[in-house]
Amino acid sequence: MVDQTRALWFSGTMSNDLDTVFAALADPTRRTILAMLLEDDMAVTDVAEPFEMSLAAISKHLVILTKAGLISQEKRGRVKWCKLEPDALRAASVWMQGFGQFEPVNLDAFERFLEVELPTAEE
Amino acid sequence: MVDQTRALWFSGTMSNDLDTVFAALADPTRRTILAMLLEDDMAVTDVAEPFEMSLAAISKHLVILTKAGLISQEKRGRVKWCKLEPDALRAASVWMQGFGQFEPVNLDAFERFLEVELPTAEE
DNA sequence: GGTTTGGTCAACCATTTGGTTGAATATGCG
DNA sequence: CGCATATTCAACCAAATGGTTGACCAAACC
Repeated sequence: MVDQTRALWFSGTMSNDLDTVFAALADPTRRTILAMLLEDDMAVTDVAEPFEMSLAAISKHLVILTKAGLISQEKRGRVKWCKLEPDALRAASVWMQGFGQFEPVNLDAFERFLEVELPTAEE
Repeated sequence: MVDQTRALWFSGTMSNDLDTVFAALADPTRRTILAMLLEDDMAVTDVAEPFEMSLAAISKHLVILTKAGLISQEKRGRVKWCKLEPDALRAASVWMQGFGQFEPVNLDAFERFLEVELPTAEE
């Protein structure tokens, strides 16, 4: 008999967070937003600009990202700034690492990889 | 102005895979199943046993996990065996690592990632 | 004060998701 | 053969998701 208790605990404990984090990450628009915020904090309007959908739609996406803890929003004046909160990915990352022996990745190489491959991605 | 091109490329390229993988991981039942398979391969019926839902429901979950590449299913006789495929987590894991400088650096994992060349949707 | 700008809210809509049940299809067993 | 076992299929359902539009509110500008 397999030790399912451990398995169930494993997936059960941090379920709430993982649900919302993974669900947030499952949408390409939201992943793109996160990637944009990697560069710098942005106002909601500026986040919305490159997308071909309404501001309201983006606003909803930002709510979802906020609830998942993946970004934070701070209102200064009438503009609301969005800031990446990469720590929110940690639990999910750890959970995933439980499955593979693939260790963390070389960030510098990854950056270089992005720079090099970039130009082909024009649309 | 921020270099959004790169950000958009970043989130755009492996979108198809990441969509299905993250969506698959967003459900606690499916995460539990993956954790169970960490222990050993299992028949569909045995996977379903600890859950309080129909076999058909579990069968659907297994289809979703299979389409995400997170498990494989092989039919031997009349029983279909489910096997964890942790490699499918790699792209998602790498994507996430792009955000947090969580951990020290390991070049090997990244090299392997590059060599694998992302699956070109077999359908 | 009146008008633009930044952003959300509310109502609505189509599609997807996660579940059910009952019938159907294999495969194995005596 | 006839029956039990393993699994999927099909139809259905409720709820969640991702988008729209138009009204709304708050801050900034002249």
